[in-house]
This record gives sequence, structure tokens and C-alpha cells, in this order.
Amino acid sequence: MNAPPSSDPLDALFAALADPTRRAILARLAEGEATVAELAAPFAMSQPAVSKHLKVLERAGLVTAGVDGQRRPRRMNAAPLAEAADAIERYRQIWERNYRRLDVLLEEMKAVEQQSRKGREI
Amino acid sequence: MNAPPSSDPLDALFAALADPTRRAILARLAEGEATVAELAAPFAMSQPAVSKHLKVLERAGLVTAGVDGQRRPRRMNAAPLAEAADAIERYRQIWERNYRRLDVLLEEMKAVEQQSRKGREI
DNA sequence: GTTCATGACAACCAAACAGTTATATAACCA
DNA sequence: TGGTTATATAACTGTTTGGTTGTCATGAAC
Repeated sequence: MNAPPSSDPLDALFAALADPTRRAILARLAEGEATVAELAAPFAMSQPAVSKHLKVLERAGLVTAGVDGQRRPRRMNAAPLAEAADAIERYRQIWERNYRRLDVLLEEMKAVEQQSRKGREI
Repeated sequence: MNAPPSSDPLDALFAALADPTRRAILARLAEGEATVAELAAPFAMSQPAVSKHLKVLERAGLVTAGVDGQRRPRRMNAAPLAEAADAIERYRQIWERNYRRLDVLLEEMKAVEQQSRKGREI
């Protein structure tokens, strides 16, 4: 009956995307699965550091780990990206609705202005 | 010639979106401009805390401050949201392209399977 | 069975974050 | 002028983050 401290999944999702290393890892995994070592190679950073980043991405649901002998290949899961895009789109749409309303208001003001101009012209 | 430590604007953008308080503030501002006090009201949090959140949103380009006497009304700027949505869409598209390629591969394997089945049937 | 390779895990550290209270600034109002 | 309101700024604090090194577990290969 009482959601503890909430902890919206969007928190973890956007936080995961807020780091350039993690975005690069994600871009790499969008191309296809890869091992930790492969993912770590491009970065001037230790393997445990990359593993930590992977854990963040996993907590956000963007990455899953498989098992293949001693490797643990990671693959990307795109579903949460849709969640994020939806959330962003919601803000944008509310904003646009109200922006449009402002536009209409400005149109109306302009129309009134025209009217009063005509009045003076007569 | 030497980009300092990079600091991608997407960092600030996604980081700004990664906090539920800030998302709520943004949702409120999507409806129209509001003062700091108005924005702070719904939260069990001091006014300086909200001002800090606003500063984060401003650094991300999502919010701007106006001047009206002693108030400093905030309004939302939707443009960076499009940036974020684009970035997300890029990941999704790369992923989809490769996912589709995997689908084709599976189709081909299934076809081969059918072939060999036919072979045995003869 | 050693030995090598992959990767996880723990302990540690510095810097950044998210909140607090207290204080300053600046505009309005009487 | 002095008081009140709106907001910013500063100083402090506990927690989180992003990295390090060192060690351990597991599976592969000789």
C-alpha cells in the first residue's frame, strides 16, 4: 500500500545513459554481442571499471549477460530505450500543446490588433 | 586541436533527466512558466534544494530563467529533448539493423534445415 | 594436474551529488 | 526608512560514483 522510496526505473535508465563510457559501450553492443575484454579494449580504463559500467547498464535493463565457457558475453536489450523515448516524448508533447496554445493566443491578439487598425482606418 | 575532457552535452542532459524531482519540475514547467516558490511547493524539500535542481536543468539547457521584479520565473526549453530523443533513436536503429540481420540469418538456417529434411525424405 | 585466460568481487580513495541551515541580495510595500 | 518577500549563495555533511589495485573462481589447454 505504500511504495517504499519509489525508485523509478527511469532513474536508473537515464543515469545509465548519462555517462559517455556507458554510451560508447552501448553503441558497441548495438552492433552485436561482445565480451568484457572486447568492450574494455577501447578505453584507457581497467577491466573492473568496465565491469562496473556494465553492471549499471544491466541494472537499467539495457544489457544482459550470457554464459559461454569462461566468457560472459554481453548483449544489448533495446526495450528500455523505448521507455526513455516515450518519457521524453511525453514532456515534449505537453510542452508543445501549451506552446501551441500560446501561438493561438498570439494569433488572436494579432487579429484584435488588425480589427482596431481597421476601426481607425474607417 | 585538443578537446579538453570532452564533456558531451548529452552527459548533462541525461543526468538532468535521471532525477525524479527534476523530471517532476520539468513536467510542471511543460505546462507553463512558474516561479521557484511554486516549483518548490509540491516537494518535501527546502527552497535551496529546488534551486540547485533548477541549476542542473539550466546547465542542461532544458530550463531558462526570466526576470520579473523579484521573481525569476522559469520556463522550459524543449529543444534539448529532441537531442536526447535523437541519440536514443540512433542506438535503437543500429540495434534494429543488426537484430534484423540476425532474423535473416535465422530464416536462412531454417531454410537449410528444410532442405536437409527434404533430402532425408527422398 | 598446472597453468593460463576471463572476469567477478572486495577494499579503498577522491570527487561529485543532494540535501541541510544560515546568510546575503534585491525588489517591493508601507 | 524599515520590513517583508523571493531567490541566490555559502558552508557543511552524508552518500554515491567512478576509478584504482589486489585477490579469487572457473573453465580451457597443455
